[in-house]
Amino acid sequence: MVTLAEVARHAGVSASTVSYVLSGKRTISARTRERVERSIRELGYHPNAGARALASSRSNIIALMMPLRTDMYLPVMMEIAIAVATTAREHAHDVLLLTGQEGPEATRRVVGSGLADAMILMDVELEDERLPLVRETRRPAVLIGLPADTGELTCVDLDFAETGRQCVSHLAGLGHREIAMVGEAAAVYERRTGFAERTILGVRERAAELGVRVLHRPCEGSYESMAGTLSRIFDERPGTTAIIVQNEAVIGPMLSLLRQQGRAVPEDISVVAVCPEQVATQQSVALTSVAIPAFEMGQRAVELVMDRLRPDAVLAPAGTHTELLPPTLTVRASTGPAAGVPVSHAPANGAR
Amino acid sequence: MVTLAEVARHAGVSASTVSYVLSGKRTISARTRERVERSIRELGYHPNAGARALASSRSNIIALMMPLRTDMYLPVMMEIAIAVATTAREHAHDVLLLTGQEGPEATRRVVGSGLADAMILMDVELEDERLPLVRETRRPAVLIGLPADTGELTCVDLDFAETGRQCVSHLAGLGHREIAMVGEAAAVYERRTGFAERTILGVRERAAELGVRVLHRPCEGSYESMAGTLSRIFDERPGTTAIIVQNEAVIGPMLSLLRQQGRAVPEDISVVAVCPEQVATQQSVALTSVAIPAFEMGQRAVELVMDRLRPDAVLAPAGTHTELLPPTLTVRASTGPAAGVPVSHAPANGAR
DNA sequence: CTGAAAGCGCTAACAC
DNA sequence: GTGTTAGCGCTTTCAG
Repeated sequence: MVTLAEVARHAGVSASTVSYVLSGKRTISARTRERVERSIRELGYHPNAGARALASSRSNIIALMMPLRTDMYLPVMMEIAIAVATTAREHAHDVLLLTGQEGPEATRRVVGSGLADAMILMDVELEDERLPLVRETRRPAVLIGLPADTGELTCVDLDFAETGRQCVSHLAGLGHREIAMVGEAAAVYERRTGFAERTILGVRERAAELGVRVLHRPCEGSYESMAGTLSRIFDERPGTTAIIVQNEAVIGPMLSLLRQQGRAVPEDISVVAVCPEQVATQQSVALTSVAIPAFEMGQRAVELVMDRLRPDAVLAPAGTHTELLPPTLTVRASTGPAAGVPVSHAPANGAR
Repeated sequence: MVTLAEVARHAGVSASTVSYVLSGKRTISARTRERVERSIRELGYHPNAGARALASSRSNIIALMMPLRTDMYLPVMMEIAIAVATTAREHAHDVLLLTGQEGPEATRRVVGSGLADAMILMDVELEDERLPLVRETRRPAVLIGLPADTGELTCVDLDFAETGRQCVSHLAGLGHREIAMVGEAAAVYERRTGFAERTILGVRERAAELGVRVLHRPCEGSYESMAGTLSRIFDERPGTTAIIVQNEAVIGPMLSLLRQQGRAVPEDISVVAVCPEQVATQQSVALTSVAIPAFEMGQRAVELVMDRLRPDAVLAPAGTHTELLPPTLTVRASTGPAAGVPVSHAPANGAR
């Protein structure tokens, strides 16, 4: 194994010079720098990570903790993980992947051992058991998702309340007055993973403002439960002309079922989805949707972490910082004027 | 930060004793051990990862490299990653997540710096550019997937050829004589990611043996392309009575389209899928399928790595070792006797 | 069964 | 602009 000392000897300089060439923390003459860089290349030198971590007390690793709740939509998790790893590398850091099975103590182990300089927590619950440990850590930490109490925490998430509002506004603008919302599995609400609740709150708020009726029904991930949910919706509210769906697993089944029932999208029923772009565009009808900006979420989380990791960063407790990414509703082929409402002159009040 | 020296002082023993209590590499009297363990607990001691790595030249980290080709099915990747992380922790190791963007050099960086003790490579192509580096490394490495030349490599994968054979055997046993195979996107075949080719080879082999005709068509991930593929299949081979599908993204659309066309599953057309269990069971018709054992693949990969990481392991080059997991075909509701074949007395050999 | 002490390879003062 | 050197915290001989 090639060491820094060997490089130094080969280049005819001292160890510290090699170190400084590597870190750029002091000015080096062009001549020396070149000699050193040449030696590094010729010898195939790679700085030893352990030694570096020990001497600098920085591992250049950030931990990404993702519990594996079975009802989470994996592709989104995956995309966030990829974004985190990619962005971290741009900042010369690596990513350590922690799963939930160790429990909250993984936090302590990884940070306590200096294995990671900071951490990013995914799939945060409203009352997350990891939060006490995060609050007492002096290491930078960023949550992806919003807990009930964000005090003293740094959080990144999509603005789901605004997402809900935009969905309703869009539909109301098309004349819809009776809307159903197909939500995540009941377990997601019970666990109180904030995002699902925040969406429905936003939906209800805007609906109240615009005089729209809303029926909210959670739905499991299977074809059958979608069938059941759908028939209950039309039983209870035969006048339903639009559906907002926030549950990736059942989007395909829903469209398939609507077609079977002879309900045309968007002529008879409009559909707005809250889901990744890819899911929205790959259906039989391209869906009007609000995208889940998974990549941006992971990216921002890393950037926030890196800010607090800068050498000159304040060491004070982080303070409270919440960053809600603005949702964007993209109109595609699945939404249109409410049945019975003339295409033009669609009255905004829809009153009869 | 609490150090081993502080623990030693607190417990009234020497540093080496504390170290040995931790590692169990020498026998310690019960009394001393307890005192040390107590001190560790009271002081909240966590061994410093960097120091440990430096002194022992073992980081206890294994790198997991997953290129992010856009056409891969993310949930399977994710499940493998989770399996790797989980299994690694059971062996007191952590997992470093590497994405493809750095190119093959990431291998060199991570292993050369001693950041990782070993690596697991996912999504291996037939002529993978990472292989030369893997072969020259002295660190243990395991591939998930099979390259064209497995010489001197350790590989784990599902036995896709046998998977293909089992699908055909099952259908032939039900009397089907005209089978279509809907495969992955053309790009997957062009990249020559072995698994897709191996499946169709197995399909063709068994089909030849049993006198079954096979039509193979790749298919992109969208609803439209599935529609196109399906109509081409029935145009070219109107007598098709069964479909094997190996493309998670279009399974839902396929079932939906068949229903629209008035083809009942399994009465008019039988469907066998190669996909994760969850996908097979959540469709409108529970699918007869061969599961992708993602978790097992990740798990075996870690175990193989750990074998070669044992202190007493031979340091010789690994040699060639390929482990193909046996496929299991589970019969569900989507396959039945070929149309025109009597339900009972369906001859197992299918001969007429 | 336990201690003492020599590094592991690098960083970052401190000198000049 | 460069060199010298004292650790960083742990593992592991070597002694007893």
